[in-house]
Amino acid sequence: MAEKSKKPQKLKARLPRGLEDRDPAAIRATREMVEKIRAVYELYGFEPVETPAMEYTDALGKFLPDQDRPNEGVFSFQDDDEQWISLRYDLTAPLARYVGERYGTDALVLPYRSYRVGYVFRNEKPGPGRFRQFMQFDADTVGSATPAADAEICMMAADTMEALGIARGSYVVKVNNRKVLDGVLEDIGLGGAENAGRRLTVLRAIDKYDRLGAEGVELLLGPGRKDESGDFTKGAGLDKDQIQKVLVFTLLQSGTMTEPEHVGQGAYVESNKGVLDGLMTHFGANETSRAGVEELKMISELVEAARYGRDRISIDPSVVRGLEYYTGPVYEVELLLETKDEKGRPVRFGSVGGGGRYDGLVSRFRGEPVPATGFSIGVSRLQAALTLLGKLDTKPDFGPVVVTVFDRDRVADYQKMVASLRSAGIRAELYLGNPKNMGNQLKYADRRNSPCVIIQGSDEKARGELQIKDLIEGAKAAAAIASNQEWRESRPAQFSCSEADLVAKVREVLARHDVSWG
RNA sequence: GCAGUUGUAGCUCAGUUGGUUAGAGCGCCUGUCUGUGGAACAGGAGGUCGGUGGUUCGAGCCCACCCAACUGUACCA
Repeated sequence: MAEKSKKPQKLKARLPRGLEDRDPAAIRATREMVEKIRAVYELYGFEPVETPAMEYTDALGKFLPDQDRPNEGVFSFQDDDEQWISLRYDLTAPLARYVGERYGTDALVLPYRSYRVGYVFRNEKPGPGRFRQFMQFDADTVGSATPAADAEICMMAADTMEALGIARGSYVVKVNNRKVLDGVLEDIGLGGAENAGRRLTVLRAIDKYDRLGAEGVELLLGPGRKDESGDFTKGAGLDKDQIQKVLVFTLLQSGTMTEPEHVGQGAYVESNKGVLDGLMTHFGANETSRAGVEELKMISELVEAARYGRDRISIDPSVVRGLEYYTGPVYEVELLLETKDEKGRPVRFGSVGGGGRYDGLVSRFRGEPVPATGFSIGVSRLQAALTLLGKLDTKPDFGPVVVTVFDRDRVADYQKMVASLRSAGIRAELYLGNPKNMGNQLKYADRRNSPCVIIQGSDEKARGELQIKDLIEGAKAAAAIASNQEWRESRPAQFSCSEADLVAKVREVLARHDVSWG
C-alpha cells in the first residue's frame, strides 16, 4: 500500500474546458465561411481593420454595467506597470478604442465603415456551440446617426446568411429599438436611476420570450419562476397592470406572416407595419417610445423599399440584446432550423448573430457624441450549428501524392520526382517513415487520403519507367477481391509510364477524381 | 453560481450481497508480408477503476469531501 504512490505519475494531456482543438476539416470550414462573409461585407462597402486580442481593461469595460466584478467573464492580468490588461470579449469595444484614438484625424474617413474577424474570449460556462474562445465577424458604421445605417446592416445580415447557404425562411433578422422599451418602462413607473435594477430584470424577462413563452415571461415579471430542476428565479415583482402592459408590448411581434403569393405586391409590407402601428397605438403617447417607433418605421420602409420582406427582416419587440450600451435599434439573427444532437435530442441554436446602435461607446473616449451601429456574426456558434445540421462539408481534403521509397540508396531520385511534381503545382511528398516495406508506405498514403502514389523499383528504373497507383480507383476495385494474395498480385488501378510523363500522368489521375487542394 | 444525473482501456460498455491477478467488442501496434492499401489469422501494448480521505481483515462496489462532464437554470459586455 505504501509503495502504491511510487509510480511515476504521467502528466495528463488535457485542454481547459470550453476550448477546442480544430482539425483540418473544421479549419477549412471556418476559412470558407469567413471568406463568404467577407465577400458580402466588402460588397456593402466595408473595409478591413485588425486590432490586437488584448486591450487595457478600462478601455474594454468601463462603460459596461458589470464593472463591479471586472475579473468575472473576462480573462485579465496585470502588466509590468500594474495596469490591467484583458483579452477582448467582443470586437466592438476594441473598435471603439481604435476609432477613439483616430477620430477627427486624417487616419479616419467618416462615416467609418469597417469589418474585422477574430477570436474573442469569455470566461463563462461553456455549452454546446458555446466556447470560451470563439470567432466573431463584425461590421460597423461609425459616425452616422441615420437609420439608413441600421437598415443596411439588417439587409447585410440577411444577405450574409444566404451567402452562407442558409435558405430564406430558415433564418430571420429581428429588429427592435431600445427607445421603445425605455418608454414602456417609463410608462409603468420604472424610469429613473433608482429603478435600474428592476429595469434590468424586466429586460431579461422579455429576452426569454422565445424560450419560455408568454407564461414564463409573465412569471418572471411578477413573483418569479421555478424551472424543471426546481431552481427558482426571482421575478421583477410587477403588479398586474404593469405586467399586462409589458406583455402587450412583447406579444405585438406575433403579427401574421404574409402569404407567399402576395409577396412582391407589397402586401407583405403590412405585417411589419402592423406591428409598428400597434406599437404606436399602445405606446405612442410616450415621447421616448414614439421616437423609437419612428426610427423603426424608417428602417422598415428602407428595407422594404429594397425588397427585404418580413420573411427576412422582422420587427420584433421581444428582442432585447445585451444590456446597457445599446441606445437605439437592436438586431438579432436567429436560425429557425430545428436540429438534433448525436443522441437525438432537439437542439435550438437561437441567435447566431446580433448587434445594434451604440451611440455612447466611442464618445466616452471623446468629448463629443459619436453615433455608431454594428453587427456581429458568431462564426463559431454558426459553424457548430451548420455542422450539426449537416450543412457543412466535413470531408477531409485529399492528401498529397506520395512518392514511395523502394531502394533506400536512391532517395535522391525519389526526392527529385517530388520536386518536379511540386514545381508543377501538385501537392506531393516523399515517404519519410521507415521504408522497410511497400505495404506500410501504401497504408500511410491511404490514411493520408492520397489520390495516388508513385512507385519505382529497380525493374522500372532499368526501363526508365515508374508506376502510378490510383488509390481511389484501387479502393473501388478492392471491393471485388476477396483474398489478400489476389489483391496484391492484381495490383488494381496501377499503370506504368515513362519517367518523363510523370507530371502529365499524375495530372490525369487527379483530373479523373476532381482532386483539388484547399 | 444553483439543482439534478453521470464518471471503469483511445471509443462503447460488462463487472455478482464488499472477496484472489478488473474483463469484452471496436480501435491501436507487431508479425504472417523488405514488390503493393482492404480482408483473414496469430501475437502485443494500453487501467492511479475521476481525485483525496474514511469504514473494513479486504473497496471498482459503502461513507464524506473535492474535481470533471452532461442536462436544466442564472449570468452572458
